[in-house]
Amino acid sequence: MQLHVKVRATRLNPDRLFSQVAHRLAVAIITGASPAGALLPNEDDLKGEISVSRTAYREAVKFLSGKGLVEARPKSGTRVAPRETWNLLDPDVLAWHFKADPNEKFIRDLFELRLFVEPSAARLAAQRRSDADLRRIEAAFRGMAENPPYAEPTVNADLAFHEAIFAATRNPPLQCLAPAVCATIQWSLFLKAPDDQFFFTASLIDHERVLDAIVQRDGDLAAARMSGLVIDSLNSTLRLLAGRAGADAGKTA
Amino acid sequence: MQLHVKVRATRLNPDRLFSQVAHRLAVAIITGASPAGALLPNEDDLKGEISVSRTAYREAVKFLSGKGLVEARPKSGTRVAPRETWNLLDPDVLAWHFKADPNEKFIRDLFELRLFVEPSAARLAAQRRSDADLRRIEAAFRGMAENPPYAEPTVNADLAFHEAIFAATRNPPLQCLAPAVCATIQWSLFLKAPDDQFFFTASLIDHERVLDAIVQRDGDLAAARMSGLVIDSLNSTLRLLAGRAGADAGKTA
DNA sequence: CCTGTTTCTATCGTATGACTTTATCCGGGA
DNA sequence: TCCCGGATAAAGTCATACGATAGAAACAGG
Repeated sequence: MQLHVKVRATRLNPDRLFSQVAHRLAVAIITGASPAGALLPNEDDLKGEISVSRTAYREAVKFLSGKGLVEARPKSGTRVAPRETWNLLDPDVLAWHFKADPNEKFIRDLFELRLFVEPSAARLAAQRRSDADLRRIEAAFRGMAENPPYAEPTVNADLAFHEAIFAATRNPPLQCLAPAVCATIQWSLFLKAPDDQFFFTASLIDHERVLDAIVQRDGDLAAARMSGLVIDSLNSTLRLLAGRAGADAGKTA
Repeated sequence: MQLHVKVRATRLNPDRLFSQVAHRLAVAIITGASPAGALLPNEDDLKGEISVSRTAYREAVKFLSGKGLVEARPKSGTRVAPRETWNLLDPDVLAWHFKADPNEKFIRDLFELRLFVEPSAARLAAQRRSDADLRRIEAAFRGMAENPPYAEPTVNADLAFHEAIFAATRNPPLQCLAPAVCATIQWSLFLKAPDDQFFFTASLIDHERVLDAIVQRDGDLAAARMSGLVIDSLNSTLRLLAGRAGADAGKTA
């Protein structure tokens, strides 16, 4: 599952050394390879484990501690923080989750969040959108419709569609949820990609209906249609997850 | 406005040097003293500006870059990132905002977010709560009822009430919004503190009604009542903000 | 034998200086 | 005008040293 989630994680140059270290540690933490409370490699030992200087290692730890993944205390060492303190909505943390092949529960939880947030966002977007906002949303929709299903430009257009709606809400804190939503969408599209056009055309219609409501500035309608969109997406995703689980079980049996 | 928001910002030892530096930089960024695109002091010059070693300074910058506040690039320098990339829902970023006396728009946006999220959270809590969850929520409510209005234990109990509801949803990503909600509440309570008991008793009744719905496991009722609670809280907060703005205008005039 | 205190030590925190890498700027040449 | 390449400035990385602190172990007293 080496999906490269490109959803605007920190534009942190990925070939920086400390960045790679942070990534390695983060994935180990999130997969559970380093369970909560586990000590990270001692700052001095790491010559053997990963050959990197203390400086780079410490900066990686600082980066992760800002996201609540680790806690460093003098003498007792740097430990993996309990999951409750992780900032699961942080774009990087989310990206690492998807890199680690998230379980079904996590996907369901994220869709649940989408279901709470996106309809409301669509309502606000319908009420508050400027003409420029609308153009952006329409352009994204065209990008979805005019490109081959599940191709990269199509996926990007889908993400842009949802992000543009968040942008139109004019509510910056709310907009901070866009990365979480987009990561969820990207993951579900990745699952659906191998499939036929069935899901795609259904989804396209859902999107068009939302767009239409926003054009009309009808907030309630936009919210209702966005609910439908999210629910449809969740259902098809769950169906695929179930199929995959069955296939995996069959493989291992 | 030196409100000390204690809502579980990172348990980062506040007397660590790099932590102080991060704090100073963050507040300067969030207040707008360092506008987007502004260069942070050069890593070599800072001997003069703040007397701190490059190491500590760099770790502070890494910490902030993880929250999207700054972007560092070789040659061009470390710059304040545009606001769209800030992780406004990060507990630390939120705490810094409140330290910098947030404007009314920001408060409204946060309440809007509460209004989208908390009723849904209350619905889930009513449906999924364990007995332990319920005990926790009830204990928090008692803490609100049995302590003097706007005293510290009362405020903490209020925060605990809302946090316990999020915990009962069993949805970790959703729970990540709890700090944002709590910070908002804390700020609004801080505003109300000087006032009489009027708001407090009204709020207490709102909370009791929510609790009652959760006891009954009635999701729709819990959601509706939580909506009422948030709206009441928003209205009283806005009234106080308006009053304060008027008072300020009067002072400066 | 248990408990409280002291000392010891491992580990993080901070400082410093040197060197490397990278991106921008600028000037020369096609 | 455009492209290329070197100069350059800033961040990135490394090695080393020392300070501070919280556990652990040793020790003293009951």
